[in-house]
Amino acid sequence: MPNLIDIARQAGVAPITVSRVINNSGYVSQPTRERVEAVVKELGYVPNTIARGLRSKRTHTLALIVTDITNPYFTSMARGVEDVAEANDYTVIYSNTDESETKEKKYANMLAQRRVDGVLLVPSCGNANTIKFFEANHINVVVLDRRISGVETDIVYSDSKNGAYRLTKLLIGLGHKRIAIIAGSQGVSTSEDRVLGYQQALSEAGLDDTELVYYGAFNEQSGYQLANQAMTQNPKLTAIFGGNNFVAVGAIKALHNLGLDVPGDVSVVSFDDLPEFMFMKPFLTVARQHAYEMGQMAAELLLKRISGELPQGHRELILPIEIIVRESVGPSKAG
Amino acid sequence: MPNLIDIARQAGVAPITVSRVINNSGYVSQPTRERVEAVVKELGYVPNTIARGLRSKRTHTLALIVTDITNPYFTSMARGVEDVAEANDYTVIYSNTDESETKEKKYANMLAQRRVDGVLLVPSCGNANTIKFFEANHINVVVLDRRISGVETDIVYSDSKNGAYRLTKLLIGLGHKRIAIIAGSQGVSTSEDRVLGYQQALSEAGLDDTELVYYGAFNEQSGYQLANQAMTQNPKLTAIFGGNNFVAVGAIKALHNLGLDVPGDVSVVSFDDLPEFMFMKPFLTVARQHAYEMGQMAAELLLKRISGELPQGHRELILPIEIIVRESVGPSKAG
DNA sequence: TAAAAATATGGTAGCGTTACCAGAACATCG
DNA sequence: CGATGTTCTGGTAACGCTACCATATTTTTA
Repeated sequence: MPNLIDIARQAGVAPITVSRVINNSGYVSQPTRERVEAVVKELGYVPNTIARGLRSKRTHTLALIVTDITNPYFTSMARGVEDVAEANDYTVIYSNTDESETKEKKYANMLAQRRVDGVLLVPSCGNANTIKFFEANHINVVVLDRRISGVETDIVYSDSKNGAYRLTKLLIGLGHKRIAIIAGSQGVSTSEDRVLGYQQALSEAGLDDTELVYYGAFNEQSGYQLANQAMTQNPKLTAIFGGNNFVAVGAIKALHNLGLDVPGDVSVVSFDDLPEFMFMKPFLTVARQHAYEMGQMAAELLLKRISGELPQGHRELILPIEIIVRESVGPSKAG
Repeated sequence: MPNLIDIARQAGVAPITVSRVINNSGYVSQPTRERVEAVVKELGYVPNTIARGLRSKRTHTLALIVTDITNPYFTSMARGVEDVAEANDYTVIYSNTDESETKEKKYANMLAQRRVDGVLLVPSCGNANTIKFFEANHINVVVLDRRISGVETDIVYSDSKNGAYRLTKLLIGLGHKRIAIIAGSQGVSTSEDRVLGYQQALSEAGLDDTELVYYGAFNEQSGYQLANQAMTQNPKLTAIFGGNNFVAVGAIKALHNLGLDVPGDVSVVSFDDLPEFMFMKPFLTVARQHAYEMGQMAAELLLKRISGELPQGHRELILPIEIIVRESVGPSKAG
């Protein structure tokens, strides 16, 4: 892999001149520029961002820390980030904290080591340690999705309280009087804001005494468990407010499991949409590929390749396919 | 931000000794190690990966190039990659090509500039240019999901042909005789393999003459259009084989639009599962946050912050919530 | 026509780290 | 006891690039 100096030598100019050409900075005459560009092409020169970053103290890299990229909500957010970054010649590093403060800390440290130019953070917890850490290292942070106490930062989030208020009002307007909310974990602003909005709506309708708040976590399992608990403790419930999409899904599963119809017996509302394509009546019969394992295996293979512990030849791993039969297939009517 | 030399000076040792301590390499006596570690902690030293990478020629960075991280299939794959990478102290950069060769080329170049240690590539097209480019720059590549012709590489993929064969057989076993396959684009191995498996099953059942192959793209729109086309051209169709999850979703929507029931009138099978939580009978009523725009705005804000074109104070952007009413809410039975 | 400004090019050093080599202190062994 | 190995520490240079400063040439301006 040739470097800038090779190009300079070949083109008969000083290294700095090559630098000017590839960066489009400073003054370079047309003939010189063309000569340099020709050599760049001829030798297949690829500028070294590492060296550039070391000298210029700019890595042109952003980091996005979310709790779980698997949630379509965050996937969508990630695309938004990436499209902007790409358009500005920035690269994005994604990190998943799985709502764990330990993981968040670990990633924060790693990102600081990489000297990322900035971090987009969906905090995994209520405290400001991570943000303070970045600030101490002069790394810009924009907080996303959730408010945080104890620091002032750039922040972008939705008006959860108002949304929850309106969702709850909608239920009340339909005649529901016993409404439970299954929120995420306590201490997370989105969770608490949604509860606040819910409470405000109930209060305005004079339903303060029927308040039913369940704190848990923003995942399906929590939605399932707490919906079960809610229905057991309050058989007269007619509506459930899921704290986010996964919670609602879990709740609905619990309701179905209890033999209850949605919305026949219990209405359900939720925060965070699921992509449109996810809403389909039939359960598809599919051939399932093991995507996760495929990723794992490929990464392991690659790492071994990098470390040189693999022999010359090439590996070809073929994974089995799993067929899952669901309701989308039945006997042919055409016989 | 202190550097290694600051630590060395403060601890009264040579820089290389500090390096040994933080990398756990070579010989360092216990007392020296402790002294250095104390100073590291005291000054809040964060090693500089950039400098390390320049000198050691290892960036500890992998790249994953997929066509669209928005597809749950790739999201899942990405988690697989990341979990392995993280466990090995590697960082992952994700890139979306949107099935565009141009974008793939652009990303490839960018990743080479960053001197990533290796690339996991889901090829956007059939040719081997990108792979050859990486190889020319001595960057390890593992191809994922799709085969490619013209080069030898490490590769991990599923047995699409066999999967398609079995899916098709399953339909045939249920009495279906007129089965259409809506594949992805021609020239992509997964697309063609699935057609091959489909054809083999038909052939073995003596149904060669009823072969109905539609090539398109691996997205919902294509599934929708081609399902329409297929039903129009062959009203007697009793089953559709979707080339991937999105195609199947599009097809089902087309069928519903034509007033056809799944599986009552037409059975549908598909490659690539959708996450379990996506299959739910009721359509949720939700409060929708604008995740994409939130990501965009946050990234723009961050970039401005980095470039210093923003005044001192902090920005707080609050996005509106959109309420989407669907069938999961109805009047309360409890009245 | 002289002075100022714009254009074009280069030299030197340094970003923060580790590779490579060297040497000293100490332990082990025949 | 000298030889050999192990443990510990350091000096020097280099990775590939750009910041900073300097200089030379050409063009513009008063």
